[in-house]
Amino acid sequence: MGKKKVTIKDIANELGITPSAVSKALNNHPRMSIETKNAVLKVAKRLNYQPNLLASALRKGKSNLVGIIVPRAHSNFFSSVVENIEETLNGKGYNVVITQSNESYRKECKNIDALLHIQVDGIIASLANETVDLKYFNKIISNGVPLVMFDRSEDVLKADYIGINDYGSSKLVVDHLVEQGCKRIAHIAGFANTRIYKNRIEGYKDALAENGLPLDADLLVESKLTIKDGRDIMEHFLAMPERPDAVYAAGDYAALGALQTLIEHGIPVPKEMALVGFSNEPFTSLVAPSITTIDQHSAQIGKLAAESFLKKVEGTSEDLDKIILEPELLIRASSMKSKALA
Amino acid sequence: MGKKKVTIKDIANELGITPSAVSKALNNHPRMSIETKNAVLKVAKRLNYQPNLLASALRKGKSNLVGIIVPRAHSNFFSSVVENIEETLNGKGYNVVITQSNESYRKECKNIDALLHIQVDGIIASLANETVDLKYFNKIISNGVPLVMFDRSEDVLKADYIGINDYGSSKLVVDHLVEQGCKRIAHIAGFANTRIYKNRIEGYKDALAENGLPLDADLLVESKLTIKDGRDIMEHFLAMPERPDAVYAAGDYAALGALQTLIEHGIPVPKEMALVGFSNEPFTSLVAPSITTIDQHSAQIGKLAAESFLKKVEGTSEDLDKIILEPELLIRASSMKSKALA
DNA sequence: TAGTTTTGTTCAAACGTTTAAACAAATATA
DNA sequence: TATATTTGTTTAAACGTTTGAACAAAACTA
Repeated sequence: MGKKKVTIKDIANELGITPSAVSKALNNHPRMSIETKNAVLKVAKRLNYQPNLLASALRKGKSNLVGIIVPRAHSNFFSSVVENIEETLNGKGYNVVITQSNESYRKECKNIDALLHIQVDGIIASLANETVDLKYFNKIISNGVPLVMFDRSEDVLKADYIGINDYGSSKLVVDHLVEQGCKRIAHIAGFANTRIYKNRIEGYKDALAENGLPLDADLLVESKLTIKDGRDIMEHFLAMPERPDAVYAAGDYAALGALQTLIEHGIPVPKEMALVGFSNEPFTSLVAPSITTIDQHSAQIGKLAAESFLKKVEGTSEDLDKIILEPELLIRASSMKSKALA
Repeated sequence: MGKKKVTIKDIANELGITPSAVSKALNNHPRMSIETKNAVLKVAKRLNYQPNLLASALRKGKSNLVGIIVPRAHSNFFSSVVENIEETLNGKGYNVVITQSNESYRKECKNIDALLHIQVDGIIASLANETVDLKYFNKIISNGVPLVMFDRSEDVLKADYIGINDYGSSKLVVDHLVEQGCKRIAHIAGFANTRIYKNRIEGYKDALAENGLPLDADLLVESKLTIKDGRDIMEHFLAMPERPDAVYAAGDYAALGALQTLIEHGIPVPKEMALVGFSNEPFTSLVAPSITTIDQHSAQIGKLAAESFLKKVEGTSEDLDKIILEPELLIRASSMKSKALA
């Protein structure tokens, strides 16, 4: 049961050398002879030696733990990002502590404190919807802990950033809908105080203008992008004397809600109303009709975020990364009015 | 930038006492005078002292980290369990390291090694689908690390267990379908080598017998319960000369695939074919028709799992917990043939 | 061959905390 | 008043590793 842990001291005794020699051998110190190194490695393996990371962390002032803060772990986008961060960092000897803010500012602050408390070597995070005050994130930075943001962040934050071109996404969507013959394109937006949603709104407005379409303020509604928001806002659109002929939602859940309402009203999609979502949640390809959406390259975002962290912690690079990936429009049934594309 | 960390030594110097006095004051040692305790607390607050958990962990041989292994973080069931474990344990001063096996045995083993390596104080896990060899889980136990399993586990494992009554779930489902007038009830099952799926199969068989229905071996198909499995197996059922009039899938994703196929074939649900899933994934209430399913009390499972761990680590209880919750049948449109229930 | 450099190892302190044992002072017991 | 107990604190070692400095031996240099 309570088997005594094997330490470098045990290895040292076994070989008649000192613990520090063992430590240096294990860490491949240039001054140690190759014979000692091999002997140590052999005994270590035989005794099934497991280094005590706590001790090493304490001495080196480095925990080899990286904290992650995501708004929700069960969103496909975030879980995929996390999975790839994990993958990349595990390969480099780091372990990952995942926390969720549940979109709550309070929880986010608590998470930050908890991560700083356990002395993570860095934090990779995406902002909660609620968050406007960045003082806790600045606290991370002022504590000297490397911070990498992804997807949701703010420009004022002096941190690495990995995200997609949200402005460009909206252009892709609107151009596609115009191409399908839509003339009155509505936007179920996120709240404009979040940078990414603001950018999507700007992209939407500019794309309308570029396509010679008027901007109708009634067709632009901000919300939390939940399913219920999608339903309510769609009901609101349907009650209009002059309905939109396309709806672009800044989130897939809102798009799903909108779709349900359309189906309940017996409105043919995309014939009478085309629909586009955002994020490529798995259900978008599963519902009928399948929902056109934007893919955000979650896997790549995860990898790049991890790599940005590694660059900082290994001191390869001092200056801040700012990586913007180009989004991909996945055209599916909900917006495919011309069959030509099929 | 690199602000020097405040240690108990600093507090000690400030007050002209020794570090050990400070430590004892902070840990509320009975022998320390109330005056010293207050003085220490005051200075600690003023200097913004943050205890070094690594040092404390090293000395106490306790990391205050708990490892979690889930098959997939983005399943609603698992993410909800995890959220509640986190909540419960954070309140007790523990932090949580979440890892995913992605249903892979290899990844699961790697995760176990990683968690043992960082010296977690305990592990809370649910088996990957692939896993049949439990040697890595036994390794956890033989390392003296408390292990709590939930949902998916095996009886031979000497660990705490929290789950639902899978056998009883099937009975609930079959009884309900019989009540709705179904006579040929098929089961899209999980692989019987996993205990929970075997139990669901047994419950299905026994419930048929109890209701005086024959067991048709063709109507019982094992699979990985993916969307594609659901589609393929439903196609197979539809091709039968004597089709089933109800399908009970042991997972919601398989149920969703089955539903899509039914809709594509224009078969009215539940009129010609009733459908029941398992797990209460959010989409089951969102699709049309909404899918009847089993709720597994994920929040409670998470809480109970955390509490089982705490009991072990605090030494309150030596013997193993085995907690089986009763499932809840959520009756929705996909199985509601009699409108009486509405 | 005396002096310098290199090589392989040991020494000792450090990381920040906890804790059993020791101790002096204050308080209680007889 | 002498002795035992309690109280509040200090001393010192420990947790397991890392690392700069020290050192002796071996290998070069001139």
